[in-house]
Amino acid sequence: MYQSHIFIPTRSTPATDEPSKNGKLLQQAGFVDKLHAGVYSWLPLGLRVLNRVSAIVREELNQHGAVEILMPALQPKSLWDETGRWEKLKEIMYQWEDGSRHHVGLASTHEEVIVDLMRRADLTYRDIPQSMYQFQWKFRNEPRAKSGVLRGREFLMKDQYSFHASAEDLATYYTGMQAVYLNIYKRLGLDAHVVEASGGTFTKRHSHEFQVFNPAGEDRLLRCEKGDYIQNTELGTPTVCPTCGGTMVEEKSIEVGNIFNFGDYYGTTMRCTFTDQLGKRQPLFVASYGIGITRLVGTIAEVLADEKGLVWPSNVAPFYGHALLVGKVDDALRKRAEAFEASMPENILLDDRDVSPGYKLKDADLIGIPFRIIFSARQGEHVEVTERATGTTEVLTVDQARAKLSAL
RNA sequence: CGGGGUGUGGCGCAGUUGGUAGCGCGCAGCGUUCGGGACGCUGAGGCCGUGGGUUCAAGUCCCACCACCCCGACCA
Repeated sequence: MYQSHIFIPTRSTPATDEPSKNGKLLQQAGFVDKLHAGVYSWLPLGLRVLNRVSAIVREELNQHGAVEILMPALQPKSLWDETGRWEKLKEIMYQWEDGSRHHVGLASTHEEVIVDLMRRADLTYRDIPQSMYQFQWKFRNEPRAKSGVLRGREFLMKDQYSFHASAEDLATYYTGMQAVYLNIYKRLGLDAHVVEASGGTFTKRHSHEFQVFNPAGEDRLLRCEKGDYIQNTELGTPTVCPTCGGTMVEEKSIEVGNIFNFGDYYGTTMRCTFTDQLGKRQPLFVASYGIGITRLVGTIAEVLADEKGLVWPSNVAPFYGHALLVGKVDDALRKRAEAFEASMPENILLDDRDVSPGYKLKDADLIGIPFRIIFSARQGEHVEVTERATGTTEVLTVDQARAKLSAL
């Protein structure tokens, strides 16, 4: 990809009204554009990252037997009335009456829709368990959107719902999902911890959050100084670790996932049942699993960025290599750089713009592609390859540089 | 939703007792330059957030509204 052909509106200075690191850098580097509070356009680079994060999540879920679907964001009031959530969520749910006098809302979550779907499927014990997920834009009228893309009013979420014949079967799958989630975070370069949490409106104690310690977070966790014990402050504030007696310290963290075990709540409340081996109707056991994809991108930006700009791990980076034509460029040099780009056009961004070297170098730092490859008269037939994260530089042949990127 | 702050070219900002709307960056053209956001010359670009009011005269004073930001509350 040629940089002159892709829309990357970088700025020399960050927005002054954006205090969060992720929001500041994602905007300054041209990954996102803020339209209004908590609502962003995802520009070419940002969308690439978003898609790569989604791909990793998708891959992990598919391996755990989940299947992708897509449900509507626009939903009727009647469904939500069954659980009383239309009223309960009216503060944060966008709700209105349309031109035909129908009451509709934009979904912030999809339990009601999928439970309705499953109950109308007339399931038998042979049909379950089932686990389905979607990637979808959620809407929440946050009273105060903040922290860049970490808390938006419109955000991309992977939400997933599993249906089981028994509490035991659900528990097994639910536990498995915890491992899947931890694996996802690991692949994204994030050090996440499972924490027991209050379940919000519907479940008490049957919810787990996945937390990444970071000063930009809005949650506060208590962490044992000595061991791994972590507890959410929502559940009270012990000063001593219950497992080892060590001192508990409060730290901020970002919630990067939340899973809920609803037991038979939906099965009974919405009469979502299946027929068992004896021909009897039994309530289904339901759990849901959420990961905010846009929040994940923000978290990665927040955690890994340095004072020069963004730093992307190679498995979510928008490109593997950022090739820069630097200095006085003659035809032969340009041809070499273009051939390099042509060999891996999807993974190499070639800065072919007619701007000064310093301008290109600053932009490259800001954008944070894992490897920077400089084509310059100074290196002759060779290229200078610098790793963004470490600053480590080596002079390689073009073939060696290509091999390095191919290995990512 | 309470408290506080800010709205002026694309971005960042200045604008004094009310009296012709400015600066830096960026942008366009030409030339020079070419390894850490280069330089010169020329040039384009502004319902001063919106609506009312006071005044001979409003970016400036008054009222209302809107938007954005911060603190708090809230947070399937």
